[in-house]
Amino acid sequence: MLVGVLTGYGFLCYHYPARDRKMVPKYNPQEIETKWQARWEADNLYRVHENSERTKWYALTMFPYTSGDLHIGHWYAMAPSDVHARFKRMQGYNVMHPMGFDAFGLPAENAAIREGIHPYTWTMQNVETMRRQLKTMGSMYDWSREVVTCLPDYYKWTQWFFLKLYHAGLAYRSKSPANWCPECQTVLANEQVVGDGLCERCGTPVIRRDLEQWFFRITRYADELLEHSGIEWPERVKLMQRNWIGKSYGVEISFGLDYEGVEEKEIRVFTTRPDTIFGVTFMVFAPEHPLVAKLTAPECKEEVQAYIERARSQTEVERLSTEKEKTGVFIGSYAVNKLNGEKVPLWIADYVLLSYGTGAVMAVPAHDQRDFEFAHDYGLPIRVVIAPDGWSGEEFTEAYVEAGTMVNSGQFDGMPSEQGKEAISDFMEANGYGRRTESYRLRDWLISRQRYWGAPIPIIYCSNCGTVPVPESDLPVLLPEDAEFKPTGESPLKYCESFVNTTCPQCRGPASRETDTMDTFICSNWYFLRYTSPDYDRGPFDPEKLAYWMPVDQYTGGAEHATMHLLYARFFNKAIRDLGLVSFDEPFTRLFNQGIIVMERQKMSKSRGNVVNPDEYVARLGADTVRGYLMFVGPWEQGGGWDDSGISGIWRWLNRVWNLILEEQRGTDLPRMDREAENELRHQTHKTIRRVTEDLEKFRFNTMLAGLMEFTNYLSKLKDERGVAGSAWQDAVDKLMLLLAPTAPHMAEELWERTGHAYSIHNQSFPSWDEKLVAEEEVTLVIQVNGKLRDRVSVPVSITESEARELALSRERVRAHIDGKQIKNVIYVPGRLVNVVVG
RNA sequence: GCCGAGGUGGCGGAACAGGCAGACGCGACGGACUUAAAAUCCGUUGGGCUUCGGUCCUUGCGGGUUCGAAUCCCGCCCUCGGCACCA
Repeated sequence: MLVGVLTGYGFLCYHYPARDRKMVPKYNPQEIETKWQARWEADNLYRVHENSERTKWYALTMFPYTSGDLHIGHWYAMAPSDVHARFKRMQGYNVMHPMGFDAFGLPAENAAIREGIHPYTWTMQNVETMRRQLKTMGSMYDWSREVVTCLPDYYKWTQWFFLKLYHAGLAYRSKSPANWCPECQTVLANEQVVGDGLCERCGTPVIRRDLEQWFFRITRYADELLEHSGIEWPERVKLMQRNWIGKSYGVEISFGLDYEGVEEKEIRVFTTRPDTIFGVTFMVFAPEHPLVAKLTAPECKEEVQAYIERARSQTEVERLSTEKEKTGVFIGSYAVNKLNGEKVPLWIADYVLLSYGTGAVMAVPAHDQRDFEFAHDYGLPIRVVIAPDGWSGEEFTEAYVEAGTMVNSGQFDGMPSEQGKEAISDFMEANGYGRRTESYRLRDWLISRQRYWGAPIPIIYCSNCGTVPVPESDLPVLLPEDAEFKPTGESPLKYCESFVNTTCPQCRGPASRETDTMDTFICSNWYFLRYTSPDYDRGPFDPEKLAYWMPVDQYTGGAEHATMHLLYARFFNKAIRDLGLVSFDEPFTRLFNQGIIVMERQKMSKSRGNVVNPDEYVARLGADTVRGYLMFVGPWEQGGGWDDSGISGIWRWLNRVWNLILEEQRGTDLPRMDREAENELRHQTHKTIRRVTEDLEKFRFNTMLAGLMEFTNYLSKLKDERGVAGSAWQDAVDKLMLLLAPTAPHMAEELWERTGHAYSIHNQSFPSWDEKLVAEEEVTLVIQVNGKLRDRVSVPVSITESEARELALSRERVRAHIDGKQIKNVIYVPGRLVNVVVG
């Protein structure tokens, strides 16, 4: 698949320009990149410290998972963000641009099972490789701040945060049906179940299992998480988060119950359509609903039990399928609709979810498609209570879910249903039949994983004291080194006696440790806080340094994290804010989502086996070319299919820049640059500075490079025609190097040195432009006849409307189209065009 | 099904407060250099017709608004991403 440039054109061949050019040393990226990377590292050029004299800029790129090697997709995420960070640095900001590794996770453990290598060894070897690869990119990462989440120095504080949340009542343990991946042998959060109920990691259909699990109470922050004001995030991501949280407004309605031996005297249901209350003809419980057992009539027991069993054994794929026929059974009892005193039969059906609302619904088949299908299949009555416009009593063939006029609804008949919603809600609240409430799609975050390679949950179970948190002073709870990795995939911690057996911190009696570890998304909740003071040992971070750097000014990463990492991290930030640990409401002020580089229509990943390794490109063409190419292929937010056929374009361009700047002169006996040519050169230079600056601000790297290429082409032509003498030329070349510095940091540094400037170009200011020099003196006036282009003419910007009209009408090419016709109108757009309308 | 983004030359893509469609680059073709190839440099390159002056067509498809539409409106088709019994 690596076509073209990798298959043996001789890029390493010497080439000297044709004609009578002076020889210049060839551009040798391998040599200069190694040289400058070593120099920058030796000089700690990119090391940053808190500095009150400069405005801080925290440029963060999502850290990679330690899969083993970096692919083009990683570079696509990291190279452009580095360019942006470098640009900010040259603009005078005190830029922190750190890098680290998301190092806990299942693949390490799978490697342990498969290859007998310890997850720690596997992970740290990968960190080595990836760090080395990252360094070849020539990024301005401050490596002294590196964070690796699987090291005890780090996960100690992950555990510490867990305890903080636990004490604040934000971490709790509960038994509930969980998504279980039989392949990975662990539970998954809702966010990690993709498609039609498949495990995000391995694609295995997920099944449901009742397990004791640890949760973080993210739902407590649902409302605040819906609020994105004050952060500059892409609409797309904010929308995804809003949809994921899924807040809806409605009424919780009480239905009457009266059964001997049943304590509960009501069933509560949530509905967003109180206006349809008179259309309720039955009620449906989720099969797992705790009231079902109590309310099932003796004669229905067997059938109900069988149905529940069947529902439980289904995989999520089967259960979630919307094409599936709806099934359910009558449980033999009734509830009372308090508004009209009607008895409605109670059913169970697996289309009702236990985890949403109250786990039971009032069924209004006429006005809800699911209820309609169910009623249709089981012969239950369908009563119209919202009449569509022009309805004359005919039967529905599908549910009518829009607004309409209320009918069959007692005293509310004739009311528009939108108004009826409010009227019925008021009526129910006044009579104690219900109350207005909100419901959320968002569930609490399931954080326990039945795996070894994660931060152990710092909890001890004691037969006397119950659930006891590990005291802070005993942290970290270290992963045992002698755990056994069994091919069955069961958690090694469970069977590791040296780990499990412990003493209770309270009573000193024998006790056992929690063997679940934390979801790796907890590690990534706070890694960016750690970067501010990675060696701090009295807390997860040094509060003063944190106060200087946080929040993150610019975060970049993939949109696939919209409802996972990006939502979790916001929640976590708000939780620790309420604990007084941080003072800001949002961790990431600005977010930019780059697109994904796909290969054979799929995202690159080691597990899919479709990765493209950048190392070979770097070895042949240098990092600067690879960086440039990734930015040039299209808008960063768009991503796209990987195709290396255009990379030679960047290589050739960088070579042209190299030669342009280092060649003394081309040809002889050139006419010298005159005043006019110099003015034009300054004009072009400043126009380019503006364009490049504006594009960099907005992450429009592809057009920024196009602008630099155009400038290069212009300079090259000018050099051929007018020579290189004069201060305007020197200035243009200096500016070109500076503009190039973020994109091609090695080449720019080398050219900077070779042209006699002082080290380092990366400590220079980014050029600024002079509006006066950018202003055009002449513009091209477009002349149309009936909207069709007929002529264009260069005119001074100062041209008046009447001059422009007169000019347009006098042009030869225009006259050919208007002679003999009547001029009906002449449109003039200042400085742009004249459109002559003839009839 | 719902929500979001998008459809422009052979290819990646420029140009959207409505005003020169195709910047920049790749590829292709022709030329220079070379024993030759590669590399490099110079030119041409959306399509049709052309008396070589031009001229007509062209931004997924069909309508519309406008002096003027890739851009705005209406109706379709397709691609990608998210959600999908959330009551």
